[in-house]
Amino acid sequence: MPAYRSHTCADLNASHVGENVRLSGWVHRVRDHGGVLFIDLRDHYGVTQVLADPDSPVFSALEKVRSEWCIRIDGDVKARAPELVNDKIPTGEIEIFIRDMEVLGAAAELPLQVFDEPDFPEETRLKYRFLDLRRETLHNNIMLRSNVVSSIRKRMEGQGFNEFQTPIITASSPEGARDFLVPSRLHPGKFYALPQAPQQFKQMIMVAGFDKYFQIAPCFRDEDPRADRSPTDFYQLDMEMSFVEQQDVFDAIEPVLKGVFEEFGGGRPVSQDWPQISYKDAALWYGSDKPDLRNPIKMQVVSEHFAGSGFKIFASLLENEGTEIRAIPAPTGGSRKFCDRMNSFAQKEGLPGMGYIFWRRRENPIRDALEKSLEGKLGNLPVIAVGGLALAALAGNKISKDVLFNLMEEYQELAEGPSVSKEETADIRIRISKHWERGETDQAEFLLNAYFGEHEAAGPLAKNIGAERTEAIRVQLDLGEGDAAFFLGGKPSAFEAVAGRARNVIGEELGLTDKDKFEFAWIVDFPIYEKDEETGHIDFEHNPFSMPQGGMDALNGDPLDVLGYQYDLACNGYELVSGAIRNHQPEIMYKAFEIAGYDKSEVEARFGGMLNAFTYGAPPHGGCAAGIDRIVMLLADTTNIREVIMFPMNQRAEDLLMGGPAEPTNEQLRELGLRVLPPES
RNA sequence: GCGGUUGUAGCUCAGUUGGUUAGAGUGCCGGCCUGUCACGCCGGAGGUCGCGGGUUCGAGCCCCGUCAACCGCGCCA
Repeated sequence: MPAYRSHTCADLNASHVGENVRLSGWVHRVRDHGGVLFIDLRDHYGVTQVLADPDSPVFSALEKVRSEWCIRIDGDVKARAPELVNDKIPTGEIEIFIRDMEVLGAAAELPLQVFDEPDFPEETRLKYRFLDLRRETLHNNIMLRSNVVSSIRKRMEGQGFNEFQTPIITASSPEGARDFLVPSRLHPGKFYALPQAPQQFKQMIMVAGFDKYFQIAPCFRDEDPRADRSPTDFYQLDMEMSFVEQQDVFDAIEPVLKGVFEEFGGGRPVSQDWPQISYKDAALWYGSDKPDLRNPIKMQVVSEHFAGSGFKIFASLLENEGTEIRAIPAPTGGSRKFCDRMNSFAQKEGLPGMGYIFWRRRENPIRDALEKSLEGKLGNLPVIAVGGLALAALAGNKISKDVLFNLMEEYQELAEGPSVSKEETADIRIRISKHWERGETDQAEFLLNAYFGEHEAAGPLAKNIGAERTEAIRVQLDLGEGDAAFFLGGKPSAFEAVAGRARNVIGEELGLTDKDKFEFAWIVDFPIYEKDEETGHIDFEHNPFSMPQGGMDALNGDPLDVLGYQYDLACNGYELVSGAIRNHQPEIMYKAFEIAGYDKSEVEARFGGMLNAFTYGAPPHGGCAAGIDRIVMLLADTTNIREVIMFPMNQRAEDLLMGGPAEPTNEQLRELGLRVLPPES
């Protein structure tokens, strides 16, 4: 008999009945009935019910056993009577009658309950991570992660990629984030840095002719955390290929990710055609460069409907250069309560507010009158809106124009709280009549719909801009009764991000976002440069390694117009992949840096190693990096990255388990030639 | 650095308009129980209501400050 176990806690079934077995594991749950005592014994593989009664020599010892003790038991496999079979667990057909027991590790009173996984504060969970990891959900998440990484490796290798390790202790590679610095003992006053990504190494691997590289690579960035962003360190599937264009990189990584999401996504559908959306369009349509395409809402420019309108805030906004009014359509959002809630959301996000219009059914006696007078005479004509109905009636000579206009007038008197005066109504009738006589049926129908149609626009904004503008907006946004639209104005850069977040909240709250699927999209054509609004300084928007579209020629024009062969992959609102075709030509690089205000010597100091490599026959190359943690997070259906990291930091980048960061000893500081300044007060 | 939310028993939470001794479930400890699998029943221990100050005859509740956690903004190609 082996020292600890002959089987795992998932192995045994009816075929083992009568065998003498040895199991080791943790006490998941004790049910002590006095005369008979049950223990659910758990290990990595599963749970087996073991039991004893006073006939067992170790019965009294077993009565002292508590949850999460680690024990070894010997016993006989017994079949359960049919009515006692537990079909919730694979070993439910059998149980073990305990003959011997050894306590391998007793447990103190638990700060964190394993059984049934009640909620615990994250601080407790991180401090007792080893207990948290015993719990089924987290244990499964970590196994999922292991399996995902293994699958990625197989898929990459299957495509002819080779995994190479790159240094962890290296030189600072200023790519945007703050570096973690490591003081050098051998070179006092000098520092290594932890890589923010293996970026320059992988590019030099390409120069070295290895052609297809990948690595499950740790990356280190000293930035503030988020729910979906681990502080300090995280893992990427880093890959790079030589002699490729952008589409070749997509073609290489798409099947890997598709395969992984299909393999581990629990049957949730994975979108098969990944659209390529320009950065510009993504910003306009979704207010984000990592849009959640499960959300059907697509924003639109509606400036023309507000220019010169009675809504003075927007009308005067539009007189300034570079301003726009954009609409967020919100199907089914047509209630004042919802609209007001979204408005206050925008205010919380730092905007003055968000105008809205919602559409309700117009209390519209003309419709009833028409329907009555045309009863049985319309035949198969499609009846959509009152305007359409009226026109259909006119076209079919079912009623005369005069009858229709009389009805319209009558409607105006009957309608409660008319939005237009009697004089205006008369005016509108004349306009409709003229359009009609000129054969401009579209315009006639539009006016009929705007003033007499079944959709009535409501909300403060609607009153200000009038029925024709609101109807034009409704038609453009393809909205109807019970729907709403929100409006944001100004310079897009000032409100785009909030609009994107509003889009998320609207999709979420209205139940428009289908949570049970994965929607991917490539975001392409990122601008190389951005302008700091305050200083006017031009800097790299993304990273400085991308090849500008149009090469050197493009860099001689307006920098803000230069797009890069640079791309992200968005999935369900997360940035999953980021990459580029690299700039492998030193002279273009110097020029690119010059535009951002870096002179040649500075570029050489910072990127000298890689630039030097580029002067010795650099192949065109490109690649990308996919966030492992985020991929697993999506697959595990959680929004917290710490749920898929074995030993994560807390939100202040502290390791509660190991007690990091910690003060160094004086000896360590002396050896490194460092002195710690007192904190500024 | 800034904002939001939260903070009551080991844990999850309730606590009315400011009013007697702050409760429940769960966990823990003790007792009973031979078929449970969320076992059941009885009993017990366990509280600086995050901390400090203020208002009040009286504060878990109101006010000010502060700390912590989480979420977000900035930041993160």
